[in-house]
Amino acid sequence: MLLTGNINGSKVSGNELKKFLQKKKILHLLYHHNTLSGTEISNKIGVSFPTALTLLSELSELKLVETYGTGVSSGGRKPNMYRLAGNSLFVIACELGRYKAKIIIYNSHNKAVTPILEFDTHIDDDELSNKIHENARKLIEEYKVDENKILGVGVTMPGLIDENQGINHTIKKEEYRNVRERLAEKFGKMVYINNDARMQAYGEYIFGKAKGHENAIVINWSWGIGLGMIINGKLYNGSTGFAGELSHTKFTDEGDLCICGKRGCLETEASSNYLVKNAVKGVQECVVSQLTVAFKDKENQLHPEDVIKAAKAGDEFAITLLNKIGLALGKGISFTIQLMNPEIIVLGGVISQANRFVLTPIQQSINKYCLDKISSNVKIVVSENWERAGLLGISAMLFQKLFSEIHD
Amino acid sequence: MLLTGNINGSKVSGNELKKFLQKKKILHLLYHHNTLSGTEISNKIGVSFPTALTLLSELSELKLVETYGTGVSSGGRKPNMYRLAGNSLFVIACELGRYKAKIIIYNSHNKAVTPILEFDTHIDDDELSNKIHENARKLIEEYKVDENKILGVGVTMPGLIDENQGINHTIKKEEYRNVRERLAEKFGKMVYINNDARMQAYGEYIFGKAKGHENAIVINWSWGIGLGMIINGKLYNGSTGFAGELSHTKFTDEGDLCICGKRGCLETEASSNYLVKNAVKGVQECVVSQLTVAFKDKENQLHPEDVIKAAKAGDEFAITLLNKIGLALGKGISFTIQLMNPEIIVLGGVISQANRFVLTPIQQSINKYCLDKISSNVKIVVSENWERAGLLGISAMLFQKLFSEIHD
DNA sequence: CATATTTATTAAAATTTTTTAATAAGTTTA
DNA sequence: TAAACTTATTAAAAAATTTTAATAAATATG
Repeated sequence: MLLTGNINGSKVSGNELKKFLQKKKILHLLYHHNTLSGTEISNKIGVSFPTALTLLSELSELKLVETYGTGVSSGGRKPNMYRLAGNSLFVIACELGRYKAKIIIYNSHNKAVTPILEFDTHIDDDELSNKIHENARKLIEEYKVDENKILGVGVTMPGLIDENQGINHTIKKEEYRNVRERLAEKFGKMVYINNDARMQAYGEYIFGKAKGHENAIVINWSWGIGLGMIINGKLYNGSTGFAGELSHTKFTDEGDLCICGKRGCLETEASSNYLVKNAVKGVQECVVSQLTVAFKDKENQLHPEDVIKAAKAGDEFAITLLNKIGLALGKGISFTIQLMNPEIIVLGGVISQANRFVLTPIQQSINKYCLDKISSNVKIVVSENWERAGLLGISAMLFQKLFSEIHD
Repeated sequence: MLLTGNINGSKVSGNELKKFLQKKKILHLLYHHNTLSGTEISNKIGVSFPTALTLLSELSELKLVETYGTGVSSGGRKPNMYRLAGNSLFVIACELGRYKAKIIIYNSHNKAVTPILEFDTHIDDDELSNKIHENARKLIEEYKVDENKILGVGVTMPGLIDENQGINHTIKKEEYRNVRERLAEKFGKMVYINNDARMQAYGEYIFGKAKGHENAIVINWSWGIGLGMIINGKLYNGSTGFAGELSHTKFTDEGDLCICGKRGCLETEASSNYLVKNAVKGVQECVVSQLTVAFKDKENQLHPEDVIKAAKAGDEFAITLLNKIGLALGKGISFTIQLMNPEIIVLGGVISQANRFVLTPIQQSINKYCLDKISSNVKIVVSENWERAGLLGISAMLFQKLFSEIHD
């Protein structure tokens, strides 16, 4: 029975455990390296070549690993290359937004085997687990995914989340907070949940702009300001899963009232909420702007993207608004740089698409608030695939977790 | 030749390397657990009991490990316990302050085998490496430490330090920045340098109040505000070794001029410098206070400890001053909590001795600036051994590093 | 283009490790 | 206090891994 069962449940003897751990390592390696030769694997896991080959052939029998052509050689016989079998393992990845959710199925090569399916829900939806399960079933049936080969379900969502306990502390009804339990019941599979910004950070680290940077910070700049950290090459969750709360940090004593109850949180002066609010205000006051022309008397249709579009078309009012939130976020980023000394900061989310209209003010704030020696090496870049980063991130995390629980 | 040489220098075959790594693991384990039984070791390093015993007997022959009595049993034969040999390995630990340095020698049980020797120097001292070497020699000779058994030298100092390269970027003359190289030349031994606050953090994590807390923050509250972080159970240095710069972070747009060139750094409103400056100002203005009585016309003799003493004796002026810097540091701590979600914050340094006179205002600031859910689980405690934490920390770090380079 | 060189793979021998069984040395309980 | 039960250690047998040698397959070179 493919990979199921529990190695901790049944007692395993020393050597069996050893081989189990070695195989786990191989799967892990192949997941991250696409293809590897027998020699490379033997070196990386610290066993001799013949032993590595034995392990690989056992994994091949389980249909988890397959050979894939030959590699390059610099003067000698070409090595056989091994990779994870493409369509023998799948995961379901789901990303919950404020009002909508996306769901998709990936294989172990991180290729989507279904398109993204969207549906309406939110974290306080009593029907949350039902809806996720229903829509997953739709995908499974429509695209004929072998259910036995689906190894787990990953869900990202906003809120203060403890990934170890599988609890979202932000959910209002206490009895509904244990999302992992609710979903595990429905699916009968391993379930992993974590904060959306953190999984986006992980996605950028494994596949995106933060790849190869052991100390990276990823910011999801949209309705709030989500922040995820990669520290020493690992995703950092914080001691109770609340790390990265920049959004509700006060950088001014005064300021607008925030949904959290405090005044002057960064969210009230650097989020897309604030951007739209001020754009609408300007339109209502009939400032000279393309936005006024386009949205007068239909202000509720004005979205962050419209402000960015206007700015790119040279609209001064829009540029000023973006500049303002750029300076504000820049202050928050500065503090983060001083404390964390990251290699790179990746900006994702709607506002990141404003590119130089926000990057310049951010850099300006950094110059003002950071010591030059610390900030001068930090790269600040815009994500290329932020709309998929969260889904890819939680998929990668699931495979990682699964490869730690596999057994013969 | 005891532990010297280099395993990377000479080619080692597969099995030799394997055994080398296993032995390294054993030394590592014994360093952190004091004593362990053969069974415990075999489980922890993932080999069978007979193999563990073989490795242990080989380490015993090298005089690195010794048996040490028997352990407890809950219904069976008592196991033989193993520990690191006490006086077969030593390290030299040195802590550089602003004007003075301390130096000491520890054995592998973290026991001091000499008292602390103090001498005058500073990071920009051209004679720095000479002075450290000279004073180390004094200790070695006076306390008859076998020089061949000294495995390395660790030095903590203020500044922006890249531990990997062994460079202190804060040193003025560029040709003197590579402190590790300068010292390695003198000593002919492995040298490790790192920032003082970070090594203090590590000391608190291995031996002090942060022990057992995988995500901890340690603050060295004295002339500046040093900050060290333990993240996922590892010391975090930052990508270029500059992590933890809270001291020169601006939390107000206005403010006093700081030595770094900016205005309003936390250092200008929360350090002992600021405390003394304001105390002196008060004395000169003849405020009603025990400090005025004691230090009028000899204000240059007023130290932070005097303000703390006065506060403990009920002096209102002193209490107000401490309250003020407590609120200011509390603001900095709040941001750190929001971002890092630590389990515990340990306060060390002179000012930490003011205890409740600073803990209360710090908590007040936290209540104001943090989300309750994040801050409510954080413990804020005062270090018990902060004057030794840095020395113990770098000693522990050295042993850790050394156990990674040992060979047969 | 054949030969030398490099690298990978396979097979057999040597070594190491694990497993199993037997013995030793304790603790708990009747 | 002796018998039953646990746990540790030792020793021998069994299994697994590494090493070595031989072979295969490619590249580089004269």
